[in-house]
Amino acid sequence: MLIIFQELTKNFEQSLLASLIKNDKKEEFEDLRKNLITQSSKEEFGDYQCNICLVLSKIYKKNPRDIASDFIKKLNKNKRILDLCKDLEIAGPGFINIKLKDEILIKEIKLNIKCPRAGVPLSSNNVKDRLPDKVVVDFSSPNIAKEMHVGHLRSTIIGDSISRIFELRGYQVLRINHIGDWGTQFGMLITQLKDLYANNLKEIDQIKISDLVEFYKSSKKRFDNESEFQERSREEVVKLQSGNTESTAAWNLLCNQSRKEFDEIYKSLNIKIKERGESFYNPFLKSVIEELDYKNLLVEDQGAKCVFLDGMTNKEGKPLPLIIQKKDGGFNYATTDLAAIKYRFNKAPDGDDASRIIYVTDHGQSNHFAGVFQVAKKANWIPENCQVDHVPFGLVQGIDGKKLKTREGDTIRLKDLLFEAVRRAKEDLLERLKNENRYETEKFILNTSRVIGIGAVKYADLSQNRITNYQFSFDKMLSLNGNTAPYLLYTLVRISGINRKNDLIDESKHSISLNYEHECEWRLIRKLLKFDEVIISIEKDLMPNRLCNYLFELCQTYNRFYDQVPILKEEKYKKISRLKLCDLTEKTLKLSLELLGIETLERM
RNA sequence: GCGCCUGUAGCUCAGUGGAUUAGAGCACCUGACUACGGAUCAGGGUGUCGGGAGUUCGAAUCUCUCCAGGCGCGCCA
Repeated sequence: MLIIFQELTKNFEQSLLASLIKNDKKEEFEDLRKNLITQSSKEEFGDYQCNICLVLSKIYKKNPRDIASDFIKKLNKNKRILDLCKDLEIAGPGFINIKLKDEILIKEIKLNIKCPRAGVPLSSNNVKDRLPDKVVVDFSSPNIAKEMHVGHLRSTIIGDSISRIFELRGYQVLRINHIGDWGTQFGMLITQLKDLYANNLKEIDQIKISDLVEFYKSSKKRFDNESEFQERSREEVVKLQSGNTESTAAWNLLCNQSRKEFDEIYKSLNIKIKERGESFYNPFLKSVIEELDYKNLLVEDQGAKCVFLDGMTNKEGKPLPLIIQKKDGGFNYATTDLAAIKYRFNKAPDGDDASRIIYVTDHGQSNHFAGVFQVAKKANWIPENCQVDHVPFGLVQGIDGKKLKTREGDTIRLKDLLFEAVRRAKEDLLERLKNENRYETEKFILNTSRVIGIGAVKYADLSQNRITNYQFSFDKMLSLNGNTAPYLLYTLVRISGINRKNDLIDESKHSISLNYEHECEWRLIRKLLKFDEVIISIEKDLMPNRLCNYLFELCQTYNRFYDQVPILKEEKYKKISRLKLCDLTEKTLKLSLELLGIETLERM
């Protein structure tokens, strides 16, 4: 309904401008046109509302209801408004309620039935003869030689969903896995590797990732306790950075081992992402320093090269530096992140030519990104009309409200967590089959529990406002009622059930007239037509939980419709009208779940 | 100490400056199956929106301040 909303806004703006000119207040227009029309705060008020008359009453020093009445008179002379609106009504102190005509809503429904994106428009930059804008989404980002844990789960799921939403809108999306494949920790890892495998680098092909995690711990322990080991580790970093063949081979082995494990997780989560780790930016680090120095932003402090940040202080109240080059000459993550910003905004072939970069990391890195973005702005590395966003998210907590850990106090491995979700989903399913005396094949059982288990984990995470900490509970996410993945999936199963039993031949090719009278039908129609506005709001604010809220409301609205309105038993034309609503609900649901990265089922 | 974030019903949370009544879900109680999958639907009631002040015609929402909690704070990422 976005197009109608825009058209209404345009026509209201014309009337507003005319009114302002008449009252000699034209200069207020730019301010007042913002949010001129909004969605109704409550369903019973209509489709949209306009609150401008209360603001005008202060400017004109007149009664707001009188202003509203004049405003409506003017609008009623506008042919387009008359075409779209059933009536314009003054309410309360001077609000204008806008109710759209039934035939306009039906027309929109018909358009959405035909539209593969269920009414979501392509972004305005999507024009012929030009590539659409490119958005870089930087998410997931596990570290080499460490196993993925729940912390990576949120980044991965949220980043994937944001990527899918931009893809639907027609942007070019570059999903980047900025994995931790470089840095000082490799000194100790490679040194340990060499100690244990006595320079025979071929043997370590046999190492499995769980060994590698132990291996990380043991080398960290040695690094912390043995000064001789520490010294050799530092030398190893230098060797690696200078491209020593043996060190590079060891590094590659470590990376490949980890990569296998990551890919397994991404496969089970159905995540597509391009690996481009920190090491990718190594050739560009030097020029970051040089350019900052050239622009007089670089300050040497205690041997390190820094840029001091505005508005941020350290424990002593002194300005906080962003360290770009350590006193030993090494680079750190700020350097890499700056090089990455430069590269991503640069034109091809030496860059990605992005127009927006989105970072999905935990909230703990907010300060870091604020610093990096500030320096990038100072250095003029963020081009005009381009945008960087940090999308922070809170901790994953256990049911006790503390950071999620195993009973032994260890970090929970993502692999184990996903396995457990699927295992519980299967247990529930088997129990249900038994109670209902149903028989299903092993293949059905495996697939259904996989879709429900993984879907539940994803949905539980995405349906929360990402800013707040999130309480992880298998029982809640797998619950069959409430705002959960199983409830949504069940709604789809009900629609599939109708389609299976429907013996009416599809006559959609003929132009049929749709007719609605029941309150539940109109509620469903209005809910279906809000889909595009939800997607647009997520594109702006990067809050996938709004899609989940919408989906849950859509399912509730559909289930009421399903409960109170017979479909298959009706006479032909009513039946067709109602089946069309089922079709569009199904399409919107499937598309939305796809945007959340959740698979769907016909039966469950 | 400083910075960022959070504080809304018993619990978990939505809430995009606007309408006498601030919304969901869970949990609890009562109804509705000769049905298109009842994994559903209908009804039932809770709130000093952490406290205080300010801006405004109007504040859960914006500003300030205080309180509580989380995270971060110089060469790890």
